[in-house]
Amino acid sequence: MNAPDTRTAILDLAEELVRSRSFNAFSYQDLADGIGIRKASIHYHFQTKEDLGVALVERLRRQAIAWASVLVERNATPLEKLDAYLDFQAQNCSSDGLICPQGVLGAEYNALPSRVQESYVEFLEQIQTWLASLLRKGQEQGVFMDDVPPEDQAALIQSAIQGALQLSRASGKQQRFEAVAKGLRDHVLCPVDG
Amino acid sequence: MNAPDTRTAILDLAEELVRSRSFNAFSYQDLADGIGIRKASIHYHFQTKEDLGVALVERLRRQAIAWASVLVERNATPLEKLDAYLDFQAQNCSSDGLICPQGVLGAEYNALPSRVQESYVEFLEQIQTWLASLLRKGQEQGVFMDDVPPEDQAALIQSAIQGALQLSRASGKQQRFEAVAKGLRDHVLCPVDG
DNA sequence: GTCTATAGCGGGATAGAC
DNA sequence: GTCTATCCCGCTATAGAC
Repeated sequence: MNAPDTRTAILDLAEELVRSRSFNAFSYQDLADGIGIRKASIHYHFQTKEDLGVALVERLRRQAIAWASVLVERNATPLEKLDAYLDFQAQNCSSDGLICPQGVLGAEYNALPSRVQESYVEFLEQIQTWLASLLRKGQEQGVFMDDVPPEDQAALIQSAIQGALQLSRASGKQQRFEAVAKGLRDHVLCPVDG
Repeated sequence: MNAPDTRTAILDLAEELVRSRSFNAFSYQDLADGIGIRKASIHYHFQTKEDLGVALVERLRRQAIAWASVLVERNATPLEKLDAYLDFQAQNCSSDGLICPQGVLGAEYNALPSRVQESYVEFLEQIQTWLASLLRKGQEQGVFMDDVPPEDQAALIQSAIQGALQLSRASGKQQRFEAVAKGLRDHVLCPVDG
């Protein structure tokens, strides 16, 4: 949408198609039709589909880092960071039928080109590390429950969010996502106040 | 394997391929090669791939009902049922690279044939209903936390389990699944004993 | 119920003109 | 950087012999 250049337009549409249908269920023809150019022109920017997949996941990683750095500049608290994360994922859950790319790629992991697999695993670890880090800080500050290691809390949150997006989309009940997000938040919060 | 008839052998292998690669990333040729017959013979049993997908999901639904009825015959308590469910999903998390079919089909939902989508949604609702029912009973018996509606607990458990399988497989860290399963169990259990 | 053979299409990818 | 044209392959699906 209104991308500054063709390469960006391709990545934008590819991301949308991954989140809608999965990596293996869209084609260069779909990209060409959506952008209004020919298949061969897509190959000029991304010689193979594996190249496109790697570029897509690497862009997701950079975007995630940029997104997180905004929170740092705002001196966001651990709870504010967690809420920002939950809100961000909730936006996926509107009516557009898109879910988070992590979940899609994880589900078809064995069918991904090998270099896409590698980028994807690093992306997952980046999210896991970021979540565990903010959860640890929240535990130290006494606002999060510390009966469980922050790494385990992070794994639960990451898993539940991506699973909930999948369930909500298919069932058509987005309140199911909201219930999960609220449950996760209450689960880590110390039971002093809301 | 060692299926009694060809039709069952096809369904068994199709299920394995879905759980490994996704529905859209395996072909009739894969089935034919794995079973040792020709593509055209697969079409004799399942005229279209959509038919195969529907038969597969419907079989999953029947198997789930049969599995649950065994627990009823054993007079299993709500906690025993929950543990059986977590154990069953944990078996997926061994080293064979397979995850639960619910998660795979949910991730590629928009790319599924329409009748497969319909069967899949009913499968999801069946699991959700079963989980919510056992959680409600556990709440009534005072063994599960009742600060949250059982439907919301069920959505959290179902989401987290299928997300955790996806994360664990890709990251190669199956302890991440175990941490999630343990976290879910502790989350619903009343904090009296383990 | 399984086979051979083939139709018909769409996939990823490349060559070369503009 | 985008185009036309094309290659080759694998896919789903069907026809008809055995």
